[in-house]
Amino acid sequence: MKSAKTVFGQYLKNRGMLHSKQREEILDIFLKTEKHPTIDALYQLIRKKHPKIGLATVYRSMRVICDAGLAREVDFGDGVKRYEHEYQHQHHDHLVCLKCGRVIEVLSPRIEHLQETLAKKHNFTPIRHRMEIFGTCRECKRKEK
Amino acid sequence: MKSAKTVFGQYLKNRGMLHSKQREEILDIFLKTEKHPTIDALYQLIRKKHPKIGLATVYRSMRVICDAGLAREVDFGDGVKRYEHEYQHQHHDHLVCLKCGRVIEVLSPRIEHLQETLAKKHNFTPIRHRMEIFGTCRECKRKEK
DNA sequence: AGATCAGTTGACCATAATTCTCAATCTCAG
DNA sequence: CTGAGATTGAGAATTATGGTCAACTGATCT
Repeated sequence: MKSAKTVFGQYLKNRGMLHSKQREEILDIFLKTEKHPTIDALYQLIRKKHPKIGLATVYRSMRVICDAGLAREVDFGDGVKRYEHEYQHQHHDHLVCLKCGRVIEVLSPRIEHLQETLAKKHNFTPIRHRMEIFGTCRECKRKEK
Repeated sequence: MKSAKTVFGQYLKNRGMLHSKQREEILDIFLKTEKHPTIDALYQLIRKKHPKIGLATVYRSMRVICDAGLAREVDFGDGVKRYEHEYQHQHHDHLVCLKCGRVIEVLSPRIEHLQETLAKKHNFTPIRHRMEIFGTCRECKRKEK
């Protein structure tokens, strides 16, 4: 199985794009994250090591990283783009806590299958999909009492 | 069954809010729409009849209309808020065509039920949820060939 | 009906996320 | 090593949305 970095390198080469230090570094930082960082969160992390890298470059690089199939944009309804790992990660859905912002990733093969069926019924060719449940997580519910 | 306007009137009264002409007119225009208008689309419609009504009022009124349970915010991933009818409309999901922008509303009680189960399994209290499948609709697929 | 007062509006400004511009810089094939 | 072409950094531009505040309006009371 090829590493994420190898995939990225090949993607760039195939497209005649350059393998810049910035892209390499931004990919590195992103791969080390485990949650759903925003552009700004990534930018802050990157700044510590490479204060010269600009915000616009982070935006541009994350787009390339998404196009290469290594990241996926997600949106939890708060008006900010977030990113999560896409390479070697199964598709999953999210339970988003409206109190604390915690995000629980959940797998549901049965829902996935029903979605396929639903699309087929309407002659619709699915490319990607998303499902989020917004509510209150266990911890926040306990605190309320 | 109470009409949407009646519900709105009662909501305003219960909260000590005023029943202004602007709110009435914006609700009227919204109720006549059938798709998923953006704020700007609604503003353009409203302007024709009431050129005095400002954009900020449309934003503010749509929030009130949502709070009153008559509309719901939706997001199709293009960075703009849209609104759809909520009163006397079942919850449904969306098939969003990435080529032509068409949105097909679909019902799936089985998916709804699995979502409930999923939330319960994680001790998560659901408040609302959304599911969108992005892809190519029948018409756009036909054109491709 | 007229006075009153809190809620609302319109016009404009503020903000935040994201993208664009462009001169300077870097990457890489030859 | 060099040149052509891609990329970057800095800051301006854009877009959607929300905030401010003086002027205005709707509902209530008399």
